[in-house]
Amino acid sequence: MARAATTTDAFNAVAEPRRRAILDALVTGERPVNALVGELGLTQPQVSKHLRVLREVGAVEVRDDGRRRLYRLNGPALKPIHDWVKGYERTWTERFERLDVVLEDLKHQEAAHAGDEQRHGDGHAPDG
Amino acid sequence: MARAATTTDAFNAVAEPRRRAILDALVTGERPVNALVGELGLTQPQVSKHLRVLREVGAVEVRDDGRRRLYRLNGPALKPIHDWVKGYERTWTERFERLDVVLEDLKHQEAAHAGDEQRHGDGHAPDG
DNA sequence: TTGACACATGCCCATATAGGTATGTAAGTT
DNA sequence: AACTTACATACCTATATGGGCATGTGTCAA
Repeated sequence: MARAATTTDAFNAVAEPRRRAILDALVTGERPVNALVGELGLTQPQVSKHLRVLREVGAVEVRDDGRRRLYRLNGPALKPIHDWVKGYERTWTERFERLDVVLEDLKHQEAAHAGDEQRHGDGHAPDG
Repeated sequence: MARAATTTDAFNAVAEPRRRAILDALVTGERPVNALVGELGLTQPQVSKHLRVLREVGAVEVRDDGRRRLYRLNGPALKPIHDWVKGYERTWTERFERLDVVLEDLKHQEAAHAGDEQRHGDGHAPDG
């Protein structure tokens, strides 16, 4: 089986750096394809294709304006991603960095002597 | 050109639902491969392969324990994703839902009558 | 040593990709 | 109508994927 289609969901859609760049560019406001082509230094077909993917997952919406097509961001489509990663936020903001290790430690300490937490310095990675 | 490798970065790695499921399972604590196999209902090779990808992007770390290999979560690897989507958070939490439209409106209002900012609760589109 | 157990990999393959290039379509201009 | 501008698509291709299945490697048990 091949990888899931990029249009499967927002996760797959934004896995592409250029697609994220396009969304980032649209944060400022709606824009015609040509503007994105210039700003991102991509070819027109490239931008159109990426926009199509983003459109299929609902990350952007279009609006016709003469012979131009104004694309605008539709943030809510990215909420699932935010909701998911949010669950891992504390992993780097709090001292939860070694949650499992800490839990293991607690278990051992509890079993050994319930009241002496002097040993910690296990080889922990030097920053991430 | 094909799609970027799944091991390119966290974005590509977590585009796979099963990979996210694995990470979610590891939030509780480190676990041997077999446990994940049972919890997620996947085959052993599947889990091993997914874990490899997650390992290559730093989302998980391994620890040998006899003939088992205990995998544990390494949240910080997901920070880039969080940092990125965070920029879109207001898109659905605030009344920014129609940012561009609002901006357009403001421009028109500014042109019409410049001086009346009493009404805020602009009707959020009842669309879907 | 032999065997069971826990994982990691190798191999095969159908599938979807992303880029390049060319072309199709619609709208504005002269 | 002819031409240009602004996009969208079609077609082609190398590449990486993820699943199934078999097998290799290292560890504990008998």
